[in-house]
Amino acid sequence: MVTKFQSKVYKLLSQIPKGKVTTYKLVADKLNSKAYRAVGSACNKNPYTPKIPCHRVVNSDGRVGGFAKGTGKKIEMLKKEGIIIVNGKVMRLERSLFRF
DNA sequence: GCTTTGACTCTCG
DNA sequence: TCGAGAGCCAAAG
Repeated sequence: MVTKFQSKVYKLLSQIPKGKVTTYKLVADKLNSKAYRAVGSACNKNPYTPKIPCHRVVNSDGRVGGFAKGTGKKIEMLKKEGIIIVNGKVMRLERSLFRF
């Protein structure tokens, strides 16, 4: 089931271009909410796997956070898109950060 | 319908 | 600088 909240999250995530990332905080803020955790949960469910780039969402401090298929996998994908990650953290986050 | 849980964030010691 | 604790919202049990 896809709730209204989740739909909003997915829509936002689908706007993220390749090579860019965003944070859970930004997404929640965009929805006028503080449900950072809910955003993460929504991504975890992610019914539109190929459609929604949930791997482009990281923590506010640049940490990769988690990933349903394993954090390592998430890092690999991001690196492939041009995002530099070291020690599980996104380098130059401000530069790679996508602002809605 | 209340309680638990989580891919989070912020503050304090 | 780093780790622990509290606070937050929404979804699932």
